Amino acid sequence: MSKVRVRFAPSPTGGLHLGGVRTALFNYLFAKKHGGDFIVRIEDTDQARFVEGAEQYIFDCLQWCGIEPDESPVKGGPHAPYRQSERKESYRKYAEELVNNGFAYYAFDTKEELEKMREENKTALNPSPQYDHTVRKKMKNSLTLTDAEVKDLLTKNTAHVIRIKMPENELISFTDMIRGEISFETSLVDDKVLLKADGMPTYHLAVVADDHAMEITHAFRGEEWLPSAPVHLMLWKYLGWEKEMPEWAHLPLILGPNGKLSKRDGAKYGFPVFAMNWTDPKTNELTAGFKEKGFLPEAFINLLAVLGWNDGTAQELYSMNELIANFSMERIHVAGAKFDYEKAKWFNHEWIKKLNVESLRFNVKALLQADGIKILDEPLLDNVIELVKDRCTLLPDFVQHAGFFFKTPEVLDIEAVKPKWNGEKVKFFEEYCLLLEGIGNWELAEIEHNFNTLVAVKNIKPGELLLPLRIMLVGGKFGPAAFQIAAWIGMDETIKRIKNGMAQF
RNA sequence: GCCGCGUUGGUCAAGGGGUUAAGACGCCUCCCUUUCACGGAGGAAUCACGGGUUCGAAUCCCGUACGUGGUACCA
Repeated sequence: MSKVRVRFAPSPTGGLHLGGVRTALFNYLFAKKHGGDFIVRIEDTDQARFVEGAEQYIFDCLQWCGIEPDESPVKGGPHAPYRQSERKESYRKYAEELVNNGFAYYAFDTKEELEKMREENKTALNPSPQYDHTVRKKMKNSLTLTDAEVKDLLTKNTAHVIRIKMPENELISFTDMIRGEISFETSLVDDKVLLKADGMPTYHLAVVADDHAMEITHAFRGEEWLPSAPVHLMLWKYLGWEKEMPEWAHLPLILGPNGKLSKRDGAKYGFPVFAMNWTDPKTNELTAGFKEKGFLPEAFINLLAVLGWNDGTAQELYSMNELIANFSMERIHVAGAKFDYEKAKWFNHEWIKKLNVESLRFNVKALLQADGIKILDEPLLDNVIELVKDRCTLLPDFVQHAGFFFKTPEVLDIEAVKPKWNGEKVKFFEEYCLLLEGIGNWELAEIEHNFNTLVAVKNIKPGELLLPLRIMLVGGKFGPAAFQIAAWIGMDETIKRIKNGMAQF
């Protein structure tokens, strides 16, 4: 087998949803597993839907995920250019070659004529008639027109497309790496447009031409492409490249809570659907991304990888390298998988627990600073991260669980204390403050010891006092051991927070 | 409508003729923890339906239902 070369071919129409990233990931994993190349090329032939900025966004997302292309429009490579719009000329050549060999034809039908055809052939049983072998004999194309007429129309630059001429009665089949043998009746497939009136290719011509030009050995894409596979198969054959045709695999769909996952599901159900935030420049509509929501890229690719794939063991947590080592196309599921945000969060939680302080520090610090917290004591930050990471599911959770180590809580959960607050407790804390001030060596054991001694003297249940102390120190009913917090924030700050709390209760 | 692809707990899933039908998320109970988590122990919950084939079917075959994708000069 020649060197493995796979490609991810997104179209820059805005946003990179879960399915898109997973397709890129699976392509990447397969390439790396086999020591091959991962190529990213841009399908930007649909000018009507092209969205400014989307291409850069795609690269940003891939980079965040750690999916680095070996060849791309940005990086270049031996098969440049990697933008379809820059390869325009070659497509026309192939399309005309197909016409000359009788595998395709010029079609001059106007939009109105096509609509008319569809309208006339439309029945209750067949709501969307195709431009296929049953109607092509009645349309305005190089099959029905004389050579002279065709030549005349062409020289006058009459708007036209080139359509593939699907065989009338053939059974065409191929082996999908995931699904096994799949076959289609060619008579049921329509004469797809290959070259549009603006000279740009459709996806059908472009994938085949580009996969061939870029020497792609394995073509993996979403399941939504399965129905057009026969067109691509015929093209490989008609262009005389049958022997070089890549192996195919059609990846299962990722579904939302109700049917296929749409970007609106995010807003509707409260979870991100894109890798990174995407603001549509046309509508200004923002679709939330996993990155901004506080997901780690490690967790994101992990959860995506096991959505529709597993290695047959009970393992669920994989690093990128482990994924590469264990990945296999054959173990991808055939059925679509419903995306479960709860499980997605679990993956992130696991990865936060798994990652060391060095890997977390940058993100946590940025989050705290964004919240107006100044980090003056870096070693303390590291200790705090280690101490609280078990209770953080999403990165922003660190603001709640680490913030109070650096900043006096602004709002206290007064209601949790007030009902049982009394003079006895006030007295206790006043005396406790005095004791704290006398501690020469400010450390956990001393702080706790003084507390326990005083509690015993006053004959109050420790729990009655521990909760108020906690609220004073952190603001709410959460966080690590209260005395640990006191030890780290220092004597002055501890006493300050106790007094501040007493004033509010 | 037609064509393609699917269907194991609520979700992700292992298993592919004989299993008490793994495991994970979520949910519930308990333990640990003078908070919240982490951790630990347990629990409820599944082979879409109907026919075959077979001594035996979640597993193989055929139907049906349901889901999903396609049916564009979008990808």
